Amino acid sequence: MTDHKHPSKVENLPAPEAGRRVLIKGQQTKTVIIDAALGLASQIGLEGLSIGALAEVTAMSKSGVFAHFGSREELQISVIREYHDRFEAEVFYAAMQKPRGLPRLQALFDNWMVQTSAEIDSGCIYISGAVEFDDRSGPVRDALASSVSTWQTALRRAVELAQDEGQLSRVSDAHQIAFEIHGLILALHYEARFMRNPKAADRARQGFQHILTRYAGAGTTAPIEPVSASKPPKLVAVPKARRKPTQD
Amino acid sequence: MTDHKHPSKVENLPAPEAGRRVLIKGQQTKTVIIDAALGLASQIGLEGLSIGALAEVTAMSKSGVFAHFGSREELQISVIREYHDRFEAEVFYAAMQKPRGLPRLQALFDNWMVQTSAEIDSGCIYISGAVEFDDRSGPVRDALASSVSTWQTALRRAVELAQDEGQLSRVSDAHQIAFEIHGLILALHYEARFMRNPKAADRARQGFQHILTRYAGAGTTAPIEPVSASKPPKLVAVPKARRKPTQD
DNA sequence: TGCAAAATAGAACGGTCGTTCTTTTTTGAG
DNA sequence: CTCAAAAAAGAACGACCGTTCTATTTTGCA
Repeated sequence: MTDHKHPSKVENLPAPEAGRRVLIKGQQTKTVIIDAALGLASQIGLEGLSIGALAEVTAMSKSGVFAHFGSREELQISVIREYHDRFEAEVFYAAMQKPRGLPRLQALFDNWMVQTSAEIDSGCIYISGAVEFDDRSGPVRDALASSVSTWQTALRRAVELAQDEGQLSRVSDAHQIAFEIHGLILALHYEARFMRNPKAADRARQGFQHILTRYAGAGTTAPIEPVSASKPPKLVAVPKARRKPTQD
Repeated sequence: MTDHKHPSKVENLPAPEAGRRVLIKGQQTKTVIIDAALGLASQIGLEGLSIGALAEVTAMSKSGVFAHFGSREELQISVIREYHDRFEAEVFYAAMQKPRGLPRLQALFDNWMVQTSAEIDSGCIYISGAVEFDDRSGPVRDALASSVSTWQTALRRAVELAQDEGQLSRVSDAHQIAFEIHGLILALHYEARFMRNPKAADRARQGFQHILTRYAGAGTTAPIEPVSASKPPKLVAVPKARRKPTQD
């Protein structure tokens, strides 16, 4: 997780020479605006997000809001970055404390469900955004696809770790398993939000259990496997290492 | 399938007394407009559909287009109805000639894949529309939800028939199985259209086979039958019959 | 407190939107 | 061909959009 380098978007802060103009007022306001924008975008989508509506919600002038971003696209990208950070914290990092393998994968799925649609309103902009930008191009689509790709890689990695532990078989590769899990989340979002089916969450959970059952241990070797030492480090890679821990 | 009665929308035609003003010019034009509108909406969504753009595509004036519908909402609903009819013909009816049970279910899935995203552009408005209208209300959302609900019922019925035949077990109810199948289609749409993953179709097909395998005949009879995978769908002529058969 | 820089407000722009109203063109049965 | 009805065009509306430009206010170090 945690790809795509956004330097906190504090554009060229005037060098940390002592405390000169640190934490300026504008940054706080910008945070407030982005918060409100994310709330709006979660309901009506990134495309439905308008500067006028945002100004009204934050009790500011249109130009006052606008000045913080310079363009609508930059505003949308800021929202995507904010969502990325929250998703990372609440879905990914929150699950990292579970032991690798099935417990962690289960935690990822549970957190994902909550983040995506289990809550009353506010959908997932990884889902709504995909529909809105699927035949467009440009920086907004790129930012969105990049965040989604990062998350998918993290999910797939969690599946691979479960395979390494012998808790998931290798009859299907991790890509395939992640694809099927993703489908459950999408169906949950569809059924819960659009069809207003109150049983959607249960169906998704049950579907996840079915996947675990089908791919249960019977992988390549014995389902048990001495978990102790061994286990090659796998190609975790990403020496990118901008602080932030990689998944094992 | 084939719920929601739309009386062909030939509003109160002046009674079939002899041939008086039959098949008026306006109806042909309206058909052309709806065709173009469906094409547009498949790319940019029902909400992105604008009368101005539609007028340009059809080489008409805005007011000329508008007059056929009376409101943008009515235009959107007309598009949904048209999509419903095509979906019914190309996905549902086309699969009805297969014998009930797994062959028919497989045909439904194959046709669904094609209709939904296997083609180059043009996504599925049952998917994009769900995202666009999931927290709205009104006649457009209702029309969309009604069509989707009709299709989901048909799909579930096909699953039940396969259970009746003993080709699918009853360890899960048909709702659950249909939910998981729906997830595969949604993941296909997401991966193929947004992530531009060329392997998406294969992943969806494989996921479907996994579902069939997991629920294989354990219910009542033998789990035989290898089930041919991924045949190009047949696109049969489809008797547009005004009489609409129910699924067996 | 002074004062430049930063932050915000205000007004206006060109553009597109859905819709209404009026006028012109086209249709098609008599 | 006639002529009323149907269909289509044209122009204009108010509203909202993103954006630009110019004031005005607020901030925060000296």
